[in-house]
Amino acid sequence: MSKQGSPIVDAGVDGSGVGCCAPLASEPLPEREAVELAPLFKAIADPVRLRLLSLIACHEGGEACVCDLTAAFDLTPPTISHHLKVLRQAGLIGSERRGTWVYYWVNSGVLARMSALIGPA
Amino acid sequence: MSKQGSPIVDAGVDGSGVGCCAPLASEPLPEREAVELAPLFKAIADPVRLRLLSLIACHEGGEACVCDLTAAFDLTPPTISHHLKVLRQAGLIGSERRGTWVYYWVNSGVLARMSALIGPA
DNA sequence: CCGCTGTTTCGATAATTGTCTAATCAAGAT
DNA sequence: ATCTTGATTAGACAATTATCGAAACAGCGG
Repeated sequence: MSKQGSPIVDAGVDGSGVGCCAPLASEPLPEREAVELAPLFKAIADPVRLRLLSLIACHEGGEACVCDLTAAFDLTPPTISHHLKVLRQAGLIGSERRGTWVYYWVNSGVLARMSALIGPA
Repeated sequence: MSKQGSPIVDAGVDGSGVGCCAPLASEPLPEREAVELAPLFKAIADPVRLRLLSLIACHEGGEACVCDLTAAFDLTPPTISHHLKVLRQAGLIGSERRGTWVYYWVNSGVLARMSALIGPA
């Protein structure tokens, strides 16, 4: 599958996959929205993935290569790769191969929308 | 267990269970914090629980009784009760029995802290 | 006291998930 | 071409979870 040139993409990309939503406390969240949003929170509902997200976001240039990330955990590369895939498929991060290494960055728009949903109205 | 008088409590209550944390993007999230935070996101990483939270938050007086909540879903009472328990054990909601009915409310401080963590630095 | 209604607990089952090892793919270097 | 290093995919397994039906618990009104 997806075998073209550049950015490897799974979900909203620019973040537009989730178009929505008044803050939780302002009106009852419709089922359809809930079904779309829950997977986003599920994606960050893991200690490893929270740390990955943070590591990527803090890394200089806003990008980190997998080798940087793997080194920070006591887990095998396939496991890290699995977690990165979960984050990417949720649309929270993007990735691109440049030569030998694969770089990841955070789609901060998606995180911002999640924050606004649960945050103070 | 826990059989006393009033508010049924499992976690932070006032929200102080999670004391922490600079925004994700400002510095790498330490493992310890990640381990504490992940369950909070896991608690809301479910369409039913997201809607429950929203329904409770929107309900007049900031409180809702279980019968109000059960009616909004196509699920059995035990299942709703299970999801409420998950939210309560995470510290996201509180509950109290008053006569025949049990009322639930949202601990908005906890949600606010989660929002600040993933939100714009 | 007895039954009624609202809520939770118990026990079971099917589905999901985190992790690993082994194997595969991609890009460079010899 | 072949080898080496970085990264992902495939397959397996243990642990967790969402859901249900049945049973138990808690108040209230006869």
